[in-house]
Amino acid sequence: MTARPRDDVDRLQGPLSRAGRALAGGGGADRVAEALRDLVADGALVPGTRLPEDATSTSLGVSRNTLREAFRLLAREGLLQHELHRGVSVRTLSAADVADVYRFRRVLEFAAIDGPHDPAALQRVRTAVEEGRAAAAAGDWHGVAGANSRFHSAVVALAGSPRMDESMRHLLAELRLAFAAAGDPRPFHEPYLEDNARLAEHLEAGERGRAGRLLAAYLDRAEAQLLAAHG
Amino acid sequence: MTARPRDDVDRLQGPLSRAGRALAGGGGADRVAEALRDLVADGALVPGTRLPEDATSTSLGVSRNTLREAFRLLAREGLLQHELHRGVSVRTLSAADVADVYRFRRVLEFAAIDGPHDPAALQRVRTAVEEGRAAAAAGDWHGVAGANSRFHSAVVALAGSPRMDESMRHLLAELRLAFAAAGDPRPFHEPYLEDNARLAEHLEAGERGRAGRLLAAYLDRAEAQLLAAHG
DNA sequence: CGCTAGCCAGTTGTTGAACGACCTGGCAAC
DNA sequence: GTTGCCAGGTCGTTCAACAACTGGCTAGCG
Repeated sequence: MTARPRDDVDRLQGPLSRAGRALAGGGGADRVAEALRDLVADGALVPGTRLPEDATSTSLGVSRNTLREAFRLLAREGLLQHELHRGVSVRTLSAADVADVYRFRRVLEFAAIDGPHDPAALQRVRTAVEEGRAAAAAGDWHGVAGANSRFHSAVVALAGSPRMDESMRHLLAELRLAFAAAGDPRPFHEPYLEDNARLAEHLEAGERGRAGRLLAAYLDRAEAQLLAAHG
Repeated sequence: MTARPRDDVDRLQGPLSRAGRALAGGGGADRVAEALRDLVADGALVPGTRLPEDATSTSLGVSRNTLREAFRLLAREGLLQHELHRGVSVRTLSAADVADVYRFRRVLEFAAIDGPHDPAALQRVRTAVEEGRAAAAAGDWHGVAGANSRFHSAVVALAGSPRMDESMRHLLAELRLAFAAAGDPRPFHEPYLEDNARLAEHLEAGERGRAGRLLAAYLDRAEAQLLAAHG
């Protein structure tokens, strides 16, 4: 099932020390957390990977204490799993987790669509659509995934609630975990490029009914697709 | 406006070292966080109070590193404010923060009422009503506040979503901050004891329309009351 | 042969001290 | 009155060390 600990450490040495070089001397707990977040999003850290404090801290070029602070942050976000006296490992999402994330997404996104719309957020919705199209044209499916993430983030931002934005950020971070586990990002994002575009148009036109139906259909399909990959 | 730093430290010495004695030797970052959470909820730590790492760690009887881990957790929860190179202080909620908390509460609680109901959560709704009445009968208004908090926590739990529960926990923690700033908890919780009871009845009877209207009225009034205390 | 108890290596949790970086307030010079 | 500088205090990070805990291995027992 999972590789032996030693193998984990060996396999990690590469991406981690590469990220460590990017951190360039001065540590910074938040920057360490950011680096780990990116590694998870890029799929360099597969769910289930254990991250021994000693090996990880030296690879990243920061002190163990600083790394621990970063671990706490990421554990709070749900990206890492922290077991007492057993260390941290990259979280593995269960099917129930995926379902819960989508349940919450529905609540947040529908609420954002129903309420008054923040114009600035509407602009970012449009921008995300364009970025997604550009990334797709360049064959950058990882970029498409990022644009899709920003798209739905912007949809929630329509509500103008910093706290809802923060929750959505967490949900999307967990989803990146699920996508990383599922492998190739293309089938999970390409089909929805034009759906996003139409959804943006409906939002701009103020046609909330159409927007809602389109969003519901998207969420249902995406969830089913992800759940299938987790079975 | 705020007292001079030295005064803060002196005033803190009491509650903090008392809490430190309760921590009893073995530190534990999570337990430290829990202790600080309680101090904030009890109003022992007024919003705006600064918490110097050195003085606080010695008062609590834990190392500075351990305290810093606890600080990170609480800052994430919004209870403490962390400014770079300026240390942490107990967060002060602005009127906009209070409004945002209630905006999010509406989203979560209405969503929980509308969806399918988890029977176990319904039971906890009932329990919270009883606990609130018992606390009121005993004149324990702080206890009433806690019961009210558990009541609305249970309402959200109807949705059966761990992530929504977690978000609600954060919102309620922030609200405790606002209540602590407002002073006497009685006028903020007593009027709603019977409202909660009726809301519970409506939920049990499956009368979602009535439950929704009652909840909306409650949230509007409570928010206005809290905003008035913050002006 | 199977099983339990206990030991052992490895890892985490916590501590304490140390040093550089940074903010703040006050003083002096212009 | 403003600007610039300086010193005191606090934070951010690192390092080394030890206690506490975990999981697996071994030896002894039935």
